[in-house]
Amino acid sequence: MYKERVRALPQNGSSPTLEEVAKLAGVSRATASRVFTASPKVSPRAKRAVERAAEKLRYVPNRAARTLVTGRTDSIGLVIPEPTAFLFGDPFFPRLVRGISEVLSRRLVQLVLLMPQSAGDETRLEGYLSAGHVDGVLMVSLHGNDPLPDRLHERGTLVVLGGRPGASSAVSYVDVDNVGGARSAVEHLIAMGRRRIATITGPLDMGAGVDRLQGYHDALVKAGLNGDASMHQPGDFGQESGAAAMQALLDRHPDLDAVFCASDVMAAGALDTLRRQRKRVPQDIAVVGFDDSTIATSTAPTLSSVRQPIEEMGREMARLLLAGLDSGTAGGKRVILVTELVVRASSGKGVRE
Amino acid sequence: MYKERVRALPQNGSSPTLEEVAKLAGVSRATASRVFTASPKVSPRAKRAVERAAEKLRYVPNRAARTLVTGRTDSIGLVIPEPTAFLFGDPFFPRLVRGISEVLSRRLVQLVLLMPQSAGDETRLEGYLSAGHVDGVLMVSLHGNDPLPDRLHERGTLVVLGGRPGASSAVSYVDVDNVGGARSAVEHLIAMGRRRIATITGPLDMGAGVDRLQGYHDALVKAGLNGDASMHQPGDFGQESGAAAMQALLDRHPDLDAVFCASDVMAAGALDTLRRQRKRVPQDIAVVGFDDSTIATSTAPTLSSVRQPIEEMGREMARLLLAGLDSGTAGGKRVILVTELVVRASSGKGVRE
DNA sequence: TTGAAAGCGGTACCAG
DNA sequence: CTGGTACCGCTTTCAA
Repeated sequence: MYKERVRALPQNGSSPTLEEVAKLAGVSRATASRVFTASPKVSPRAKRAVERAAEKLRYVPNRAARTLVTGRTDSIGLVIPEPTAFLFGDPFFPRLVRGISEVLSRRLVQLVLLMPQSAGDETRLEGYLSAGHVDGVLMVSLHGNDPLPDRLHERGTLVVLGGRPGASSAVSYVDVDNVGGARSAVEHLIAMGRRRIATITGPLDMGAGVDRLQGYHDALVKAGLNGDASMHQPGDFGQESGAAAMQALLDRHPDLDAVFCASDVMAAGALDTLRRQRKRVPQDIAVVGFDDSTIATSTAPTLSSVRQPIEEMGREMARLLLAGLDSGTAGGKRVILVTELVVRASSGKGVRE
Repeated sequence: MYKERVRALPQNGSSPTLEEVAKLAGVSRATASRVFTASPKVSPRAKRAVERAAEKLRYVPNRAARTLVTGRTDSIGLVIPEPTAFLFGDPFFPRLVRGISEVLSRRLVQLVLLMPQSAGDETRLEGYLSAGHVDGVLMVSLHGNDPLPDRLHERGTLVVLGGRPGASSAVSYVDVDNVGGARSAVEHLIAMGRRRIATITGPLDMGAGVDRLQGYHDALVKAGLNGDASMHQPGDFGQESGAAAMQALLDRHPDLDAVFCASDVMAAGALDTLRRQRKRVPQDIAVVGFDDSTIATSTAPTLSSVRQPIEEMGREMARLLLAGLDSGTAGGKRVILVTELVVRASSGKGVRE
């Protein structure tokens, strides 16, 4: 840590305190405080005096002191435990952040993004979060059974997850209907006459990965089609993993006529592989993605995809957290948002063979 | 803000205090405190007792209280005032964050990312930062003469910038040699026999944008070539802006034989346009980018580019900030990192015409 | 409407 | 090595 004994934040002669503002304004500290907490009972005269004094001194209330007594920080943390290269590459996150920001900005709550990059980081982060640095925590992109949300919850920190947690958990979450979305995608492929349908799944240590596979499977079973394990190939939601998975599937099943990808980015990777293999899309193989992200309209051919309301997910997460903060209730709420299939060229009625 | 009077962070019966830990351990609060501040003078026996009690109570020191007295938060903020879609799309940021994280992790300092999305956000952020929520601030992607860094600096907050500030400023910064990098790129094009060399600049309200244009210009002047304003077209570092700028340049100068782009992503956009226009690269037009980001090796043809040490920039920013914190000195330091031209196919010795 | 004063939960100085 | 204690800066009763 920094050198010991560096008392006072400002490097120069410490920042002004409420006491000093009060003195300059000729009122008591209590009255001055009331001005900054927007308390109703202050005379206009006193109010003006305090405001003038504060401006003159460039006074900013010390958050630590305020937090110590109110128990609030007016900021909330968004935790995304992904490597930076992933975090910044995936079109999912900016949309989520936008939704969250919208809601928080209105409430004047500061959003801080936290990106643990290692187990050590995550341990330290747990301390940071449970020590009262933030009023609540939003968390997305959970892998496996990351214990962090439950541990924070037990400690009394309010947590809202984006995406269902792996195991049963008392933590609130917002999710999209991944099973239903995947099912509708595959039902669409079946309706288009496809019969040998493979899937490139997301990471199977994530709810979204498992659930989309489940939806795929449900649709096949309902139609009496084969969807055994050789028809699944996991990816990590990234483009390269999609390309590799497509290749693996083709190696095992050269006669595939459709593939459902658990993300648009992976679908784009799959299209790359198909192009290299001289497979026509959709004539030879139909492709459907998931996310309906911007990339879906810039691929060739354009990509059919399951639209999920990511901004709304962010908004709902923020709302849930704020509501919890307001009411002082702990959690256990869950919200599931609907998805919608958007059909484009990649699954179109192509001439078969 | 949240409902009034919601004292105590944990929704349940408030978290344990140092006092309670001390009592359970049978020592004084002072001794218990010494255990957590790693003070040398504690008997092993007392230490053990305190640790046991803390574990039993799941004690976590209250940061607000600690900050109030030490004046430190052990966290630093990284401010990136860009729209989320940009922030998460540009390959520059993950590399920067990785560099910063590396250094901070070792020091057990928490990095928090702050992304003001509007003028209102930025105002609130200024309050957040100057109220002592963080020990120092890193800031990149400054546009125009954003007053935030200087205002924070004046208030006594330690600030380190990535990229030189627009106007003269007392704030410390780390930058790469943008002028030199751009110059070497254009000198390379000249050496390859190109004579009608245009440039797609970055935003001209940013140091990197201005400096790379300067370097381009320097090289042309030195070679006695024309680089008037009709040969410049500004972009925003994004791919689409690169494509549009390329088109604009071709409209004005159909006989261009080279273009220097202030970012690889814009260069990729330019390549798209050139492909559509049936221009061969590098035979008809040579292209050089800037960043040497991952995209440079995945374009067709692969992209010559100016490599800048982004991770190192992040590391250096973090080091500068920590050094300032340690020494209690304010700033005024500047570090310039070297760049290096990487030649690939897009500027290769193509047959001309 | 205002002021005095009691903490909030720690840290660190000073005696012992 | 340990305990007592004076703050850190602010919010919020309680009385006036």
